[in-house]
Amino acid sequence: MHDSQIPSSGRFRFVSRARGRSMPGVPTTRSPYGLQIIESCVTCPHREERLFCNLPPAALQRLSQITGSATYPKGATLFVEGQPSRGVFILCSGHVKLSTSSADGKTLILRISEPGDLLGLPATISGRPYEVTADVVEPTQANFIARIDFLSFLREHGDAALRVAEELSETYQSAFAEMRTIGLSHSTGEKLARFLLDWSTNHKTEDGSIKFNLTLTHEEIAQMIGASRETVTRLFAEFKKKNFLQVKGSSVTINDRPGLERLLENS
Amino acid sequence: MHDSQIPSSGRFRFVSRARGRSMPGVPTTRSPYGLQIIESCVTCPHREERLFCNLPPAALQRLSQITGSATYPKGATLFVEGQPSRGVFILCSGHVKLSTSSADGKTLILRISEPGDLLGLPATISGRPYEVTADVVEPTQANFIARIDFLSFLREHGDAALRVAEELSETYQSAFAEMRTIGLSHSTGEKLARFLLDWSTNHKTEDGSIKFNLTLTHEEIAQMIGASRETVTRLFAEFKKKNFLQVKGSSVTINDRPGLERLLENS
DNA sequence: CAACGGCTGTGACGCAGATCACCGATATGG
DNA sequence: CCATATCGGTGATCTGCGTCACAGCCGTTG
Repeated sequence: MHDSQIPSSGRFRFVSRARGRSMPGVPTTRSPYGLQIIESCVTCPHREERLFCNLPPAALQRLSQITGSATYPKGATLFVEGQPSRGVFILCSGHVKLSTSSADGKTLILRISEPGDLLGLPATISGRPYEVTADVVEPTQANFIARIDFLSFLREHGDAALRVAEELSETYQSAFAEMRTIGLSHSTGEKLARFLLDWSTNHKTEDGSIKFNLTLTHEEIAQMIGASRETVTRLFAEFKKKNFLQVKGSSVTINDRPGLERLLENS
Repeated sequence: MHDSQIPSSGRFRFVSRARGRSMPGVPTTRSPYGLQIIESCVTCPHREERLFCNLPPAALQRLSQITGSATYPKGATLFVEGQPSRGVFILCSGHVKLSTSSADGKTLILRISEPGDLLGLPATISGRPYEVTADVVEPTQANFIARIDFLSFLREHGDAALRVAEELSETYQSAFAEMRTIGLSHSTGEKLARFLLDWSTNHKTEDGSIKFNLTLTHEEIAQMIGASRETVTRLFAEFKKKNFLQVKGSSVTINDRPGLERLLENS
């Protein structure tokens, strides 16, 4: 199991970095691993908006000098738990699964990263190995900044360092939230309810009705809440029977949010 | 339960801040709550060493201007989960228990903080409420920096911001480690073994033999690994019977480390 | 000293949920 | 279009451990 983790250390090495100079004729090339190396992530709306907004132009230019960009196919691995940290990835599009697993193959999923997230930040800052494995679950475009470059950039630009600290705080707090649902729940039903409620608030839809896409398999949900695949299936059946929710394909509609919330309170 | 959490928001407010001026005749005063306000934490070896070493003198002076110091008796509460973040505490001496608990009173202990640790850092940086409750478990001396002061200090001194980012990374990784032991273990025995092994490496003793102090009650250990008090008691009995370890008062000696490690590997 | 409260130690019980085993439904692709 | 893989769904079984209940053991306090 977990053959997908095999791609180790240097597999997705960046062949070229955008060093400021543009290569207009060659927007993308394809690596032997089906990995696209593209020149720059100019269309990515997240880098400036979320992470390093309001930086002086000189800083932004320096940032673009040290930033590489690439696209990854579904199933690719950005980095593996335990591997020395090479640098940070900034998600531009797509989704990436962050997980950790024990010697015997049991897996715990921490988070499904979304565009705008920084991956591998704690490891890059502290210099310790990556603490999670980052698997691409749908075609993804991401920027990469090597550790040395990133650290020297932060040393030069203190305001960016503060932004990084904020980002780390949020990473911590989101991990902490998952820890709470896993550690403080009495029953697995409670954990699933917590998971669904969290997920629904993070992924609001347009019209206010609580309906969202859940592109995770039951197995993956189980790995997020620390349960077995079968009980997740059974609990979904139970929740449907109690009219807490409806499922159509990957779309989940919550009919009775108070009902789910009641599962958290009592007992 | 948890009456000790009652001291809310302003209870341990700092009456006076060390504003640079020294008050030689009045080293300590006593607040109505049995809380000692002392002039400065000059004897604290941790602030400069661990956190803000190598800062320029101007920065250090500014830091001492915004830093207040106080001692807390056993049972005091530095801050409570959910309360708006007022600032960070820097532990100088003593131990502080960081915990979170659910509506029905179940408690999960995240960490026993040690001298040198920063408490409330993620909340202070991100501006969200404290995510844990900090209870003093033995008489403690701590510095305090109010949120506004701390943030403006970090904005002025980028190198300090980077140090804060490193600190946050380690906080994250230590929380992550606990999450792994709770989430990836098959049995409670495995969790306790993991806990003891972690604890023993973090609290090495002088002579290399694996012997350390464990000033936690069985109940607290249970709350650290997500188990019930009784099973912790039973597991300790089992471990003693199998000669994995010895217990004398609060001192634990591990005789058979490989034996404990074997509990992690198989199944 | 007696009385009390917090901690450890143990027996008995029951059940939530992990595990195993299997089956149908739905994609994927050669 | 059939082969194969992945996913969802369900029953039967069995056990780890949470829960309850109670009993000795301190250290503290009046």
